[in-house]
Amino acid sequence: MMIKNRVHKILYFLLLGCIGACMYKNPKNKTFKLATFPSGQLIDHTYYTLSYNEAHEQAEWVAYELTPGRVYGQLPRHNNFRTDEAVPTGSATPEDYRASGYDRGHLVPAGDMKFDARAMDETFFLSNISPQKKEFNSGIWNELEKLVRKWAIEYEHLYVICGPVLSNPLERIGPNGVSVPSHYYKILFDDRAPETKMIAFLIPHQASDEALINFVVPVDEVEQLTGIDFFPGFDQRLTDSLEANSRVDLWFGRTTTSPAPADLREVQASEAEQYFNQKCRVCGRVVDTHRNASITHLNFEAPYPHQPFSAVIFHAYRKNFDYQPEVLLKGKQVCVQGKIQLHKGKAQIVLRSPEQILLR
DNA sequence: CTGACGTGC
DNA sequence: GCACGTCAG
Repeated sequence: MMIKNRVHKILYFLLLGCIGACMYKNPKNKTFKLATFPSGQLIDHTYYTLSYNEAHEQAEWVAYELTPGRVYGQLPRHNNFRTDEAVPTGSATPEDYRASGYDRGHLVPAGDMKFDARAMDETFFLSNISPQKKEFNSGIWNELEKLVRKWAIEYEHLYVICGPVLSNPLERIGPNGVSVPSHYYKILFDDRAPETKMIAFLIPHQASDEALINFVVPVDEVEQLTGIDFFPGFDQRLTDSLEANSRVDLWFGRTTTSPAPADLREVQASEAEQYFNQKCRVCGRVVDTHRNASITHLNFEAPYPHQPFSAVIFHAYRKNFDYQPEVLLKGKQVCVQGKIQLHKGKAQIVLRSPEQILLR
């Protein structure tokens, strides 16, 4: 009896394994099973795949591929929002969103599917929709979608996964009780040479004027938050490493992390403003430092708000520093190098790497 | 780009 | 009820 049970178990796991493998390589339509679906139903549309969470009446993730050819599509948008009949338990309905005060926000953006009428059409299934505040949807979420399209062109191919963070209790809308998420995440995976890379964004469901780079988090953090394992079908040694830390420099540009040329112009902090938009080495004394969850400030020569120059480190780059700059550099004569920007009328340089800092 | 909403068939 | 034009973030 014991042995028979064990054989059954083995057969069961073999069967599961086969299902997983077959799903991953569907000969007719490529299936984007790019994540596990802990509490969801896997729904495979032609141009994207989603995992539907019935308890929250929306997808917990959607996944698709983006390429330059797709981004350059020009088909017009038709707002044919409708229920998704492919969801066995029934998707959200138009009534759920009517007069709710929330946008019917896309997870797979309509703007990513302008290359094909059917692809565009599929994004208007309400299984691909989540209640979003207007300021969020047309604001920072829209900015992120535009950045993803730009990167798809720049890097030629991306896997895109995005979804809501669904944790009880949440506000609910409509007869079916569609949950209003607290956050949204988006994960990008470029698995092609020369630079295999991954990045994740986690953004609170609210208006924000902050730069997108401030919302970069390790993919692991999104996995812990959602209980979803992303990219289970890929080489685990590779994805485990990429998920542990987001190599922000590979996505946002690494020009400032390369060694500075020897002939770099050196200027004093008090006169940095005059060299706006130029790549310089700025030297002076760090007299005032501040750190909060999203940014580290190193103020030169005078405390905020009277500093003539600041060096700033965004949260996403903090992991590049294996020491605490706001502690170690306070009171020290320091040079920082990079492109001088103006922020609220003050000169600043954004630090992304310790190599930009020299102690004097 | 992201949407809601009114009008006309 | 869907297609389309208008308006707003």
